[in-house]
Amino acid sequence: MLQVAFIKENKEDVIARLAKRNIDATKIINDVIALDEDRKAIQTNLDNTKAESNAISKEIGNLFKSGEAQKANLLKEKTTQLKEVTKTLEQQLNDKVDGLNELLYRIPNVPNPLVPAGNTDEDNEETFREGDIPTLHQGALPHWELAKKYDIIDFELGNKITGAGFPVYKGKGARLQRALITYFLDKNTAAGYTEYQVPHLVNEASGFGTGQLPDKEGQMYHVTADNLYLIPTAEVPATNIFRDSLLNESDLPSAITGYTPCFRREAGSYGAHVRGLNRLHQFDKVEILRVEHPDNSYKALDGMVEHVKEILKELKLPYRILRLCGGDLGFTSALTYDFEVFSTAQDRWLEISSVSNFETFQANRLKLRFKNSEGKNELCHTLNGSSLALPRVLAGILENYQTEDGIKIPEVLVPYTGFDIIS
RNA sequence: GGAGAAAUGGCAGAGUGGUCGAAUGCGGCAGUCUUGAAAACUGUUGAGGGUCACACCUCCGGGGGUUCGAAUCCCUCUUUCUCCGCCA
Repeated sequence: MLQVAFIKENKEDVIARLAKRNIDATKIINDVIALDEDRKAIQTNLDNTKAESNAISKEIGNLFKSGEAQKANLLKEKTTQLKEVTKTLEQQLNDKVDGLNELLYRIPNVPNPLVPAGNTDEDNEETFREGDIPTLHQGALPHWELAKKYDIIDFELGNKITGAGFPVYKGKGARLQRALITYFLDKNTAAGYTEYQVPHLVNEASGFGTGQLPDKEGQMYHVTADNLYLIPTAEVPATNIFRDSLLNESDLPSAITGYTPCFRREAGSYGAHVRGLNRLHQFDKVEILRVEHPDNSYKALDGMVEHVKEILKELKLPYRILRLCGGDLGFTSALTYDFEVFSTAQDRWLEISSVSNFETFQANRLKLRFKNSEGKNELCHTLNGSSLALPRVLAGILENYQTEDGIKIPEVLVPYTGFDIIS
């Protein structure tokens, strides 16, 4: 969430930049500022009342000590009154703070100036494209047909065991998936990311820290018996590693990577676009995450983009990079680049990575700060991205690498798979 | 799951009703000394709100209560440790 001080200091700019998300934030911003003024007035009033009763309490203590009990008892009456006042003011203060937070939770992050205006994914700006789209042989198939033909992914079996959106990977399909995970992790650790294995269930505080709660709980599976949530992305546990921390400037940047399964309810999704591996309830993903000094975060974002590019280049998959427009930008992000791989047999682009700078938006909620060179505590910037989301990469490989003889394995993966063709 | 113990500043660890935002040690920072470093010595060193700056308010795991006054007493939740049970 945004900081009130920041909103106050940059009011017009905040409203102007939020307009890129096609929202008129004028009212809510004004309400925030007004509520904060109220809050401050009540706070001051409360502080003064408390100061008065603290002083009297001290006096009472002294009077008892010097044996003037009668005087002390007289003063007690006064503090009883003050206590009533304190109680009322505290209630008022809580109401204001709750009201203020309620508003703040609803304000999305302020887009970076680079974010193009626009409403839908049609307005996203393509910034880069690489890799040749292969010309497929006669009778080329979409990946779900290939999966069946070579018996490497069984969607029906998943239906039986769990339900739609929980595929079962078999034989070389399973091995290819594992190869990809290991390959991605190797690439990430080679680039300086430290590998972590994090929990796949998180508590409420963690869901809140990264912004899934309180609003977007519908996207997560909730284990009610223990009040835990299955993670929709490794971002949640990995970012919460840093919740409530005060780092030294020398600890920055901190870069971590991790593989986890991801669970998403995807309520309301249906149709051809969710066929096969396109959209699942459970999928695997390797995530990269950075905690950066504010001065360095955009450089770091570019670095992450370059890193993901390198992986796709090595895999020799046709892909493009989009700079998300205001209307498509995630709630918590200031600037996001989406990577899409071309699914040749489906003739459409599939999102396989999303790399974002959240600036201080998450750090504010997480209370993730560092001690700067002046000795002051300052919020860190957080960034994360996928490197990469497995199923759609797999779909891309299956479709783009299919030949009449079978599915070739990208060269860089052969050491990991131990075979070079699925036939 | 059962029984018991505990939770204090970056860390370790005192503190059982008022003078405690909290002794002491370590660590950090600054200085003295030194060609430089180490050692030694001296000083300094939590967070949030508030203020031009002070003042002032809040925070001793979370929440609630008793009291004029709570780190300290009571209730409750969470977590950790020890023992027992179960177990990959």
